[in-house]
Amino acid sequence: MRLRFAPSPTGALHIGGLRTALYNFLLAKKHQGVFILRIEDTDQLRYVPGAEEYIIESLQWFGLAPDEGPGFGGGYGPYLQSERRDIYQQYARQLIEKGEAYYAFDTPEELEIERQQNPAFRYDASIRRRMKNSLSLPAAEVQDRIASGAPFVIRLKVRPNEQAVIQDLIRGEVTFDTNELDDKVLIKADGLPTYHLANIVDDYLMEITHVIRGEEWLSSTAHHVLLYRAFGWEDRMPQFAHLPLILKPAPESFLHKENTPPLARRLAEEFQKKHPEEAEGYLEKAEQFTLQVLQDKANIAANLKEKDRDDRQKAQLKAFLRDSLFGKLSKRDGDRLGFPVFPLSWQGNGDQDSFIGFREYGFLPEAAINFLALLGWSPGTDQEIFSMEELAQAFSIEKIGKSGARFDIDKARWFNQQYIMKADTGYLMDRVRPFISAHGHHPDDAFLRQFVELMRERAATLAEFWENGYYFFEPPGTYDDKNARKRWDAARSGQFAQLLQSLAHQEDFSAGALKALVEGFIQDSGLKFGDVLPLLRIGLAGTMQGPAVFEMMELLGKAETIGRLGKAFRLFDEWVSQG
RNA sequence: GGCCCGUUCGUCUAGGGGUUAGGACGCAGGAUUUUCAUUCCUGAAACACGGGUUCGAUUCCCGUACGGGCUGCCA
Repeated sequence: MRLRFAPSPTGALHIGGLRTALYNFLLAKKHQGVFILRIEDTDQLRYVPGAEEYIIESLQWFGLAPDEGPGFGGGYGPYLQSERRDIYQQYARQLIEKGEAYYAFDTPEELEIERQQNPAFRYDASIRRRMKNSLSLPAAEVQDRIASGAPFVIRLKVRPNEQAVIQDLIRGEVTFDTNELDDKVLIKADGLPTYHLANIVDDYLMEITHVIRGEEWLSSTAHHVLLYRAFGWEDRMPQFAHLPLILKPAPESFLHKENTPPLARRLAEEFQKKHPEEAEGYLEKAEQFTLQVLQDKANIAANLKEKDRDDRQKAQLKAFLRDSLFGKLSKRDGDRLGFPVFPLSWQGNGDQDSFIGFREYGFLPEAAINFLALLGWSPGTDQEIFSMEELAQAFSIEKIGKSGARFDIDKARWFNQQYIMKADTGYLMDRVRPFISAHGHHPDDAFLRQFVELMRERAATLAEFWENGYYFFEPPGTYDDKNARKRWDAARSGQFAQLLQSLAHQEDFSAGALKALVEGFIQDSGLKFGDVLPLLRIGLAGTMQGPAVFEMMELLGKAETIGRLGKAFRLFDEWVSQG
């Protein structure tokens, strides 16, 4: 069994692509097969430097290292399509000789005009005789054109009145009528192949047995079947499995009172950027309308649907909003909604093309994999937590769902929290450390270990170790003054000064000893636990939330504890005296 | 517009001709906890609609609606 993941290096690999890679990987592992990475870089215009490295780094971070691929060895290379140019040329000529393909000289401009005149324009058997190609032109002219170096493409000659049948492992039998299919370009004017040719030739040459890819390929699979037929390779055709797409989250799931206005603003700005001519001086109105639509959560789709014949701007805006709010998950979504849709952060040209990744957001790779695996696939049991090995064991194509799955960041965070709670402490320390050092703190192992133990049940992401526990490294920046004021007065001030005294005399600063000490204080002073602990907590951490107070004191140490409490009590005194 | 695919709680899903339609996230309530979190318990919450087929349909078939994909010398 040989499976491949074949991304094209046109930018950061997004989470849908990563899931495709995962499913290919899992099936390969389950059957002791081979997982291949092939880079489909046949579009020179869309090629993005660094994207290939990004893809490889992403796969490695997630533990999906290929068995064969660029830089990974393998006997079926090269694995970069740009280095296989001559191979595709050779196979394209073979098709021409067999009468299954032909040269075409129509320029992109000419085709554009055709499409404008007739939106349903299709380069197929019914019209190819009136176009400029080796089927319609005299042989001598065709020779001349090619000899003179005139640009040309090679097109597949699709025969009318046939059927292209796909036996899809997920969708069952899907049939296409060749009368609906156009004569796809196989070789572009620049001499490089299109996806369709390169894909078929490579899958054949690399002896791929199963093609697991996104549903966006289902339609073109008809052409791929035709290509296998044209080459006479039908018996070697791989099995296809077309995955449902990952969709944007449901709007009502991420729309809250606080984030709706900024989102409306953002969308309006994006609209303006995208349609400068339409949106000229329209920003305010666009924002207003967008906000209005977003606030009526239940009817967003309906409100965007009505047609506005006489209001062109509004119609455009609606179309834009529809695209932005529904459909498949896209690059921009992460930015708009504040969660990652890429494995790793990506630095493109400027903010517009830079995105935060799962890794930098603070996900553990195992958690992200687990989440992704279950987005569109189900083991058929109630088990939710799976190691990679368990996934490979349990995985099967039959259990992949048929409908698109919406991305759910809350569920992803829950998985991450589960993994953080059960992770090996040393492993977790290594993963947390960068998130602490990013803020200029470099704790020793003993300190970090205790910190991680105290915070691991209180952090859903690695970043939250810092966000929710920064006060272990530096004094609190703000204090929950509302709660402090409620519990502080002149009498309390005196009592706590005494407590500070005994703390200063305390030798043993372990949590247990501190607990005993404070309990003694509570007894002597006649106060209750609830009168004392919250104040200590706020004094130490600034907030009412966090690990047990005595554990906190132990980790902070005597000097820091006393220093912070002294400072906080003076602050409380000020507040109370000011009223 | 044309072609293709899909539709079970808000979300991810299990199930499948006769079930109290199961689980998970999230949400609400409760217990434990000095707080928060964890853990545990409880609750609200779904078979898109209309026709068939059938003794019986959420499950099979057909339509409609809705959603999605494709419709490039992009992948």
